[in-house]
Amino acid sequence: MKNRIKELRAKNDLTQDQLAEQLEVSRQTIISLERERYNPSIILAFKLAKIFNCQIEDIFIYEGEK
Amino acid sequence: MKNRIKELRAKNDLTQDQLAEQLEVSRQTIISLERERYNPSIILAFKLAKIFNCQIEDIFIYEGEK
DNA sequence: ATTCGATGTAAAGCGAACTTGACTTTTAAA
DNA sequence: TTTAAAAGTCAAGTTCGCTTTACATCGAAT
Repeated sequence: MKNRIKELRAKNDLTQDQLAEQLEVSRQTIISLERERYNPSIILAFKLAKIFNCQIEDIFIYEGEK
Repeated sequence: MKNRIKELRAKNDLTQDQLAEQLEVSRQTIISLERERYNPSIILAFKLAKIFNCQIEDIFIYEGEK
């Protein structure tokens, strides 16, 4: 699953640390998500959408890859 | 996290078994989701949205509950 | 009253999501 | 050219999404 987290985080002028804090997750989680090492829980996806003020579908691109 | 899976499944005339098969998950997973015993992975959420032909946000209602 | 499809419960197990901590590399500014 | 913030790696541990199996309940036919 591809995502635009790094791009959106930059657009919102946030460091990984700041985003992690807002999401109440560890910085490792942000790093791993940006590197697409794993897929987030739906709760994290909702939190991200809220922070970036958009839809989950605007952040994550599902291509039926599994 | 609340969801409308049971409702949407009924509207689409599907049994838990049939939905599980389409999603490639076990029937237990459907039961547990409908009973809101846990939250799905983002991948399952995308698959559900595809089957029900709607947005993830139309199926799952996030109220910041965590 | 019996049967059967659909729904439900319980419990053990596995792998993925996420944490924590310690350390390294990159980048940019002083 | 040192320094420091930001980004990254590695590894071990915990929690939770999901599976599997086996059994129970309910409703609606027959």
